[in-house]
Amino acid sequence: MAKKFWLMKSEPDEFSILDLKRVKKEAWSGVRNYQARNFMRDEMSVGDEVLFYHSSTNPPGVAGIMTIASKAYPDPLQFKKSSKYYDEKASKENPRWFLVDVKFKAIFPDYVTLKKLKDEKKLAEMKILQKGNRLSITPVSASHFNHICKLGGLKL
DNA sequence: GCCAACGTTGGC
DNA sequence: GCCAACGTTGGC
Repeated sequence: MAKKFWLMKSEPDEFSILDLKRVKKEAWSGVRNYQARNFMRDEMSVGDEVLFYHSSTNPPGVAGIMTIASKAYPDPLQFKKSSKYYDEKASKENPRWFLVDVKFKAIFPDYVTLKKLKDEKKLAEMKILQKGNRLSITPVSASHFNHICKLGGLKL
Protein backbone atom coordinates (compact mmCIF):
# COMPACT_ATOMS: atom_id res chain seq x y z
CA MET A 1 0.00 0.00 0.00
CA ALA A 2 1.25 3.45 -0.85
CA LYS A 3 2.44 5.64 1.96
CA LYS A 4 0.00 8.32 3.03
CA PHE A 5 0.54 11.66 4.71
CA TRP A 6 -1.40 13.23 7.56
CA LEU A 7 -1.59 16.20 9.86
CA MET A 8 -2.42 15.62 13.53
CA LYS A 9 -3.11 18.36 16.04
CA SER A 10 -2.18 18.42 19.67
CA GLU A 11 -2.17 21.13 22.27
CA PRO A 12 1.44 21.37 23.38
CA ASP A 13 0.33 22.00 26.96
CA GLU A 14 -1.15 18.49 26.84
CA PHE A 15 1.35 16.76 24.63
CA SER A 16 4.02 18.48 22.54
CA ILE A 17 6.54 17.28 20.03
CA LEU A 18 9.19 17.60 22.75
CA ASP A 19 7.19 15.15 24.84
CA LEU A 20 7.07 12.79 21.88
CA LYS A 21 10.81 13.15 21.35
CA ARG A 22 11.37 12.19 24.97
CA VAL A 23 9.10 9.14 24.99
CA LYS A 24 9.86 8.25 21.33
CA LYS A 25 6.53 6.51 20.88
CA GLU A 26 3.06 7.35 22.12
CA ALA A 27 -0.51 6.13 21.86
CA TRP A 28 -2.52 8.96 20.28
CA SER A 29 -5.39 8.69 22.73
CA GLY A 30 -8.36 10.90 23.28
CA VAL A 31 -9.68 11.42 19.76
CA ARG A 32 -13.44 11.68 20.12
CA ASN A 33 -14.51 12.66 16.66
CA TYR A 34 -15.86 10.11 14.22
CA GLN A 35 -14.18 11.44 11.12
CA ALA A 36 -10.81 11.54 12.80
CA ARG A 37 -11.39 8.07 14.23
CA ASN A 38 -12.25 6.73 10.81
CA PHE A 39 -9.02 8.06 9.36
CA MET A 40 -7.04 6.24 12.03
CA ARG A 41 -9.09 3.06 11.92
CA ASP A 42 -9.61 2.73 8.19
CA GLU A 43 -6.92 4.59 6.34
CA MET A 44 -3.70 4.77 8.28
CA SER A 45 -0.89 2.27 7.83
CA VAL A 46 2.37 1.72 9.63
CA GLY A 47 5.00 3.96 8.07
CA ASP A 48 2.67 6.79 7.06
CA GLU A 49 4.19 10.19 7.76
CA VAL A 50 2.55 12.83 9.89
CA LEU A 51 2.92 16.55 10.44
CA PHE A 52 2.76 17.29 14.17
CA TYR A 53 0.70 20.47 14.59
CA HIS A 54 0.64 22.52 17.77
CA SER A 55 -2.82 24.01 18.29
CA SER A 56 -4.21 26.44 20.85
CA THR A 57 -0.81 27.91 21.44
CA ASN A 58 0.92 31.09 20.40
CA PRO A 59 1.75 30.86 17.61
CA PRO A 60 0.06 27.73 16.30
CA GLY A 61 1.98 25.79 13.66
CA VAL A 62 3.72 22.64 12.49
CA ALA A 63 6.51 21.63 14.86
CA GLY A 64 7.90 18.53 13.19
CA ILE A 65 7.12 15.09 11.88
CA MET A 66 6.36 11.64 13.17
CA THR A 67 5.37 8.31 11.70
CA ILE A 68 2.50 5.91 12.28
CA ALA A 69 3.84 3.03 14.35
CA SER A 70 0.86 0.69 14.73
CA LYS A 71 -2.43 -0.28 13.22
CA ALA A 72 -5.52 1.11 14.91
CA TYR A 73 -6.66 -0.50 18.14
CA PRO A 74 -9.28 0.44 20.75
CA ASP A 75 -8.45 3.50 22.86
CA PRO A 76 -8.15 2.11 26.41
CA LEU A 77 -9.29 5.40 27.95
CA GLN A 78 -12.84 4.87 26.71
CA PHE A 79 -13.16 2.04 29.27
CA LYS A 80 -11.56 3.89 32.15
CA LYS A 81 -14.17 5.49 34.38
CA SER A 82 -11.77 7.98 35.90
CA SER A 83 -10.66 9.32 32.51
CA LYS A 84 -12.19 12.36 30.93
CA TYR A 85 -12.23 10.26 27.76
CA TYR A 86 -14.45 7.60 29.37
CA ASP A 87 -17.41 6.66 27.19
CA GLU A 88 -20.20 4.75 28.88
CA LYS A 89 -21.59 3.65 25.53
CA ALA A 90 -18.39 1.87 24.58
CA SER A 91 -17.69 -1.74 25.53
CA LYS A 92 -14.74 -4.01 25.01
CA GLU A 93 -16.89 -6.16 22.74
CA ASN A 94 -17.97 -3.11 20.83
CA PRO A 95 -15.40 -0.34 21.20
CA ARG A 96 -16.30 3.04 19.83
CA TRP A 97 -12.95 4.84 19.79
CA PHE A 98 -9.67 3.83 18.20
CA LEU A 99 -6.15 5.14 18.15
CA VAL A 100 -2.78 4.49 16.58
CA ASP A 101 0.72 4.65 18.01
CA VAL A 102 2.96 7.39 16.65
CA LYS A 103 6.73 7.48 16.61
CA PHE A 104 8.94 10.54 16.79
CA LYS A 105 10.88 11.39 13.65
CA ALA A 106 12.13 14.97 13.68
CA ILE A 107 11.65 18.45 15.04
CA PHE A 108 11.73 21.17 12.40
CA PRO A 109 14.76 23.44 12.72
CA ASP A 110 12.34 26.22 11.74
CA TYR A 111 8.89 26.10 13.33
CA VAL A 112 6.32 26.60 10.57
CA THR A 113 3.66 28.94 11.93
CA LEU A 114 0.06 28.93 10.79
CA LYS A 115 0.63 32.39 9.41
CA LYS A 116 3.44 31.11 7.26
CA LEU A 117 1.22 28.29 5.97
CA LYS A 118 -1.43 30.84 5.08
CA ASP A 119 1.10 32.92 3.19
CA GLU A 120 2.03 29.99 0.96
CA LYS A 121 -0.06 30.00 -2.20
CA LYS A 122 0.86 26.39 -2.87
CA LEU A 123 -0.78 25.29 0.37
CA ALA A 124 -4.07 27.13 -0.06
CA GLU A 125 -6.01 23.89 -0.52
CA MET A 126 -4.83 22.29 2.68
CA LYS A 127 -7.73 21.20 4.91
CA ILE A 128 -6.22 22.89 7.91
CA LEU A 129 -6.39 26.22 6.13
CA GLN A 130 -10.03 25.94 5.12
CA LYS A 131 -12.46 28.14 6.96
CA GLY A 132 -13.93 26.58 10.06
CA ASN A 133 -11.84 23.45 9.95
CA ARG A 134 -11.58 21.91 13.40
CA LEU A 135 -10.79 18.33 12.53
CA SER A 136 -7.82 17.12 14.54
CA ILE A 137 -6.65 14.62 11.94
CA THR A 138 -6.60 15.42 8.23
CA PRO A 139 -5.01 13.82 5.18
CA VAL A 140 -2.25 15.82 3.50
CA SER A 141 -0.97 15.45 -0.05
CA ALA A 142 2.62 14.32 -0.63
CA SER A 143 3.49 17.63 -2.26
CA HIS A 144 2.06 19.66 0.62
CA PHE A 145 3.88 17.45 3.09
CA ASN A 146 7.19 17.89 1.31
CA HIS A 147 6.70 21.59 0.93
CA ILE A 148 6.07 22.05 4.63
CA CYS A 149 9.15 19.97 5.49
CA LYS A 150 11.14 22.34 3.30
CA LEU A 151 9.65 25.35 5.06
CA GLY A 152 10.61 23.68 8.32
CA GLY A 153 14.21 23.51 7.20
CA LEU A 154 14.27 19.74 7.10
CA LYS A 155 16.41 17.99 4.52
CA LEU A 156 14.66 14.87 3.33
C1' DG B 1 -12.02 35.78 27.05
C1' DC B 2 -14.57 36.11 22.70
C1' DC B 3 -16.84 34.03 19.14
C1' DA B 4 -17.46 31.63 14.59
C1' DA B 5 -17.86 27.22 12.96
C1' DC B 6 -18.90 22.78 13.49
C1' DG B 7 -20.43 18.25 15.85
C1' DT B 8 -23.62 15.88 18.88
C1' DT B 9 -27.78 15.16 21.40
C1' DG B 10 -32.45 14.57 22.13
C1' DG B 11 -37.37 16.02 21.82
C1' DC B 12 -40.82 15.79 18.69
C1' DG C 1 -35.62 12.89 10.03
C1' DC C 2 -35.66 17.71 11.48
C1' DC C 3 -33.67 21.15 14.10
C1' DA C 4 -32.88 23.83 18.39
C1' DA C 5 -29.91 23.70 22.09
C1' DC C 6 -25.78 22.77 23.75
C1' DG C 7 -20.76 21.60 23.80
C1' DT C 8 -16.18 21.89 21.74
C1' DT C 9 -12.42 23.58 18.92
C1' DG C 10 -9.12 26.78 18.08
C1' DG C 11 -7.57 31.27 16.15
C1' DC C 12 -7.37 35.75 17.57
